[in-house]
Amino acid sequence: MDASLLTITPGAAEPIYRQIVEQLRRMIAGGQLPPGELLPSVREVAGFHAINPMTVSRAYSLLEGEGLLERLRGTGMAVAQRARRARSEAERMSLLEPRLHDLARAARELELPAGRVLRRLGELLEDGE
Amino acid sequence: MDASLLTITPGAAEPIYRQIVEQLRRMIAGGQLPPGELLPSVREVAGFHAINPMTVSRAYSLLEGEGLLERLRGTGMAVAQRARRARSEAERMSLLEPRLHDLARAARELELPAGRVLRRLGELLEDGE
Amino acid sequence: MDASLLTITPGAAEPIYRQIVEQLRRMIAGGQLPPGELLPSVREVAGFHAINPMTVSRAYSLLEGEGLLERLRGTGMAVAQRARRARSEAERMSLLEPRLHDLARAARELELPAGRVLRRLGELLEDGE
Amino acid sequence: MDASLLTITPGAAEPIYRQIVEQLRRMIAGGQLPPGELLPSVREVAGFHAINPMTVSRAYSLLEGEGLLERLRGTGMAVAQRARRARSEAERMSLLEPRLHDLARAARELELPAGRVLRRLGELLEDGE
DNA sequence: GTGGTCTAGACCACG
DNA sequence: GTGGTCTAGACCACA
Repeated sequence: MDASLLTITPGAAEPIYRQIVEQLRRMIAGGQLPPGELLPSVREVAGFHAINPMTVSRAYSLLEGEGLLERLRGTGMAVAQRARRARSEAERMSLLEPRLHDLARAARELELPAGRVLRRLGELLEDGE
Repeated sequence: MDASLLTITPGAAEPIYRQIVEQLRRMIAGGQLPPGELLPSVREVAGFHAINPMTVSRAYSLLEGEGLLERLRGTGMAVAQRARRARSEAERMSLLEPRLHDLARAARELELPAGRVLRRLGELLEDGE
Repeated sequence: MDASLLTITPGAAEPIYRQIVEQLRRMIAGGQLPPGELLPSVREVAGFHAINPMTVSRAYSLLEGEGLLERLRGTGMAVAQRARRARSEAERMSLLEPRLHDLARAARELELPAGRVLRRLGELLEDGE
Repeated sequence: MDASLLTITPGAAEPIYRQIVEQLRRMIAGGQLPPGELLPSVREVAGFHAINPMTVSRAYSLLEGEGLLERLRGTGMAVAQRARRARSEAERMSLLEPRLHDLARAARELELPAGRVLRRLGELLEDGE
C-alpha cells in the first residue's frame, strides 16, 4: 500500500490520527487492504503528508491494539492475518449506519426533500468510481 | 419550542454545546423554528437533559453571535427576526454537502454498492417524516 | 483514588504507560477500583511521579479505548459503569496465568525445587497484606 | 543440544533475542546444559524457528560476552568451561526473585487469595517434571 | 479546572 | 532500515 492512498486533512475537526485510523479500518473491512498487506512506514506517511511521525505511530498502535494490524519486527506494520478479511456486505453496511442516521437527521432538520438528497448522494457515489 | 425537542447525547464524540448549536441552526434554516419562536430557558434545557447550564448558555451565545438568536430581556432567547427564515433549497443543500462527501467516501472505502447505500438512506429519510 | 497508589518504576523494561495500564486494569478487575471511582488527574499523576503528562494521558486513553474508563468531560476520568466490577475469581485467576506459566518455566530451567519456590512466593503474598 | 529445545514466540512482548538469552542462561545455571555442551548452529536455530539468523547470532554473542558461551573455531558455540555450572540453590533462587515479586504484586491487585495462587503454581511446577 | 492533540527532537530496541 | 518511548512545551476544547 502507498502513503498517497491516505487522505489527510489537517485542521479538520477530526484529529489526524483518527482520520488515519478510520480510513484504514474501512479499507481493511472493505477488503481493499487484504491480510498480510504491508503498510507504508511511519516515516513515509509522516513525510508524505508533512505530519509528525508520532501522530502516524499513534494511529498504527491503536489499530494494532484492535488486532487489525500486526507488527512485523524490523519490517513494519501489516494487516493482521486474523483480521476478518471479507466481511459480509451487511456487516460493512452496519459500519456506515451511524453516518447515515446523522445525515438523515440533518436533512430532515433542514427540511430538504428526500429525492434531492438521494440524487446528490448518487452523483457523489458515482464520482469516486 | 420545548426542551424535549433537542436530542443530547453526552459522551458522544461531538461536544454537547455543538450538538445544540447544530441542531438549532438546522431547525432555523429549515423553518421548523420560525423567527420570534421562543426557546426553552437555559435552566430548562440543562435540567431536562441533566447537563451543565454553562454548556447550554455557551451554545445560545454562539448562535446569538451568529445573529440567529436574539436575547429578549426578561423573557429569554428567541429566534431572531432577521434570521433568514426559509433559505433557498440550494443554500440548505450546501449545508449538507460536507456530510455527503464524507459518507460517499466512507461507502467507497467499505466497497459498498451505491444502490444499497441509497436504498438504506431512502428508508431513513422516510422514517423521520 | 490517589496518585500515590500507583507504583511507577522508570527505567524498568516495561514502559511507564503500560505499567499504569496494567495496574489499573488489575485494580479494576479486582474490585479495588469500583465503577464510578474517579481517577487522579493526568497532571496529578504526572506531577506526583515526575513523569510527562502525555505518558499518563496515553495510559488513560488506552483504557478508555478498552471500555474500562470513561471520560467525564470537564471532570476527569472515572472507572466505567459498564466495567465488569467483581469478576469471578476464576476470571481474575486467568489474568494471572501467563505470569504463572513464565514463572514455572523459569523455575524448572533453573532446576529449583518446587517447595522452595512455593515457600518464597507464600512469604511474598503474606507481606503485602 | 537440539534447536527444538528452545521455545521461541515471535510476536511476544519479549524480544526474540532476549527469549533465547534468558532461556540459555537459565539452562546453564540450572545445569541442564553442562560446560562443553555444543549448541545448535545459528543457521539451525534460525531455520528451525523461522527467525532471522542475525537475531540468533546476537543472542549467542551476548552470552559469549558474559562468558557463558565460548566460540570453538570451526565447530560452533559451546557452553564455556569456565561457566559456573551448578550455582548454589540460593544463587539460582535470586534469579527468580524479580518475577516472584511481580507475581505477588499482580495477585494482590487482583485480590486473589494466596492459597489459590500457590495451589495453581504448584500444579504448573509438577507438570513440567 | 479537566483531557486532547500535535510538534520537534532525542534516544532506544529490533532485525 | 523498522517502530517505540519519552520529554518539553504549545495550543485547543470542554464544563
